[in-house]
Amino acid sequence: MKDECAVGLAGTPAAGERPWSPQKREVDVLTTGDPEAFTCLNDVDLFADLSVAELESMQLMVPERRFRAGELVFSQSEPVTSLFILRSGRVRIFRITEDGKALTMAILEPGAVFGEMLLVGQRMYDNYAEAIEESVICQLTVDDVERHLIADARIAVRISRLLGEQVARLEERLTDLALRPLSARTAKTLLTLADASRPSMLGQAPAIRITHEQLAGLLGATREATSKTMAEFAAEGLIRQSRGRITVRDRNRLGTIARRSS
Amino acid sequence: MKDECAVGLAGTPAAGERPWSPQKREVDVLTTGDPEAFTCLNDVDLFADLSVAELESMQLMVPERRFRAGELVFSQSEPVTSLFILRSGRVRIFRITEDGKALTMAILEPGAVFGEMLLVGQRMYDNYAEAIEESVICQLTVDDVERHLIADARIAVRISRLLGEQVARLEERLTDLALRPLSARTAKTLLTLADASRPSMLGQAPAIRITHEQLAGLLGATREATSKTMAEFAAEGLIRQSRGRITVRDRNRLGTIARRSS
DNA sequence: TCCGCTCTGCAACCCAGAACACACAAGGAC
DNA sequence: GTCCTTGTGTGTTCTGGGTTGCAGAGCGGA
Repeated sequence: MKDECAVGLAGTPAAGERPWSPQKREVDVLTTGDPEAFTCLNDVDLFADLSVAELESMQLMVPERRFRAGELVFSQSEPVTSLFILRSGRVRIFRITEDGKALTMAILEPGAVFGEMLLVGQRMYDNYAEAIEESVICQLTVDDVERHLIADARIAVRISRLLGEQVARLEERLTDLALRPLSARTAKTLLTLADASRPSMLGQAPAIRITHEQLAGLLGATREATSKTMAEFAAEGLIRQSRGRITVRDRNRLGTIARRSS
Repeated sequence: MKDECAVGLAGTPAAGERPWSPQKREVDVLTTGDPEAFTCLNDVDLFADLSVAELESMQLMVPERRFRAGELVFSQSEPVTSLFILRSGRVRIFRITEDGKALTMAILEPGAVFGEMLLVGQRMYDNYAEAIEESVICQLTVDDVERHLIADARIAVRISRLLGEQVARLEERLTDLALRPLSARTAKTLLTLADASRPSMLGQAPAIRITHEQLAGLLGATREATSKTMAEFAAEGLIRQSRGRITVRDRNRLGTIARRSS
């Protein structure tokens, strides 16, 4: 298993070799806008306190790299040695067990920072990161990080806040997984995803781009069980779905379901 | 209730991970011996970088309070307005659903800091904290915190580290809950608890003081299922148990079981 | 010493969700 | 159009663990 990951990292991922991973997706045709204008650091919360000048000085040192859909950004065998910033595309952070079953920790949208454990001195970190679409990712090396981030009090505060939020989310997810039925978790996750996905066009029709399989990975459930739940939701008119795309129709009722336990 | 002297004995365990309790620092050899000299702040990792003088200046402002077994330290209705330090006794951090089912987030040993979300500006935080034994707890008010902690870069780093570890632990627990059977989670938790519990006497017989019910709360399982698993472990000679007390007999085999999935 | 409470051990039944196994449909690539 | 891959719908069987209910056992307190 682990070997396969290493292979994936190096070259083209062979689909069949990754039982835990949904197959590769089509490239995001929707990526628009002027690529030159958007830089890695601008849109990142972590650096919000820095002045334009400071940002520009860092800018120079930030190399970026393109990943193809399905490619691994980092894995256990290739431990994290830099801080990543997702510039475009989407990345899935996940963990796997020895026998290949996976749980998705997060699906990141552009602007997200990952590999944050580096900031905290946690070298060993057994998460994997995989581009689920063609993605462009900037990397800050440990050096950059140590020189500009760790030292800076403004950044330190941001880091703490980031981690604090992450702790809160994880605690909530943990109790949900332990105490709530699949339907509730599904509903809640859909609502969260709906909020997270940037409005695609003119602020309307916020479709979530995700497959049942990916969703299942997030829920800690099988694809089948997830599909069944989704079919029920659709039948109730709570959502509308098409291949790889979900639209939330009734937030209120979903919210109610999300709050149910056992 | 045993009123364990919070000043642990020397020969601290190799201290790998102690998931439920933020690192209790190795006791400073210089401070041992005089129980009166022990104050809330000494033994806390978070303040490790502060000089003796600094510690003493803060010391004055730290009131402590005694909680009886079963008493709530904070709850949702009583939102957290200070940072807590457990001086003696034990505290359980947990969450509950509307219908009263609970999941334990952590069981804290002396030296642990809790209510940390305060440090990160997360006022709203729906955890509960309950003393499971008679406990003495010190409180740092928001003011203290803001004046002495947030500002101090040395502390900020410690906070980040603390939160980072917590994130790593939570992620692991989450995947275990999602992907591993009860037996594996139980085995792993027992090993962790065994490491966490300070050696009771002369470095031998490290009995874990916990009831099946409390353990079940940590595992996200029912008391019955937990009891059954424990009975099996006992029958196999992996552990030995008596009322409220568990002794690990065979770490290796437990470790193997802990690694099993599905 | 006896009482009462908390902790642990069963056992019988039930059910959500996992596993397995297909069928088919929607797009892309050609 | 025709393949062919990837995503979705559905049924069946199986089982881990939840639920319920009770009995006995250890321990602390009066």
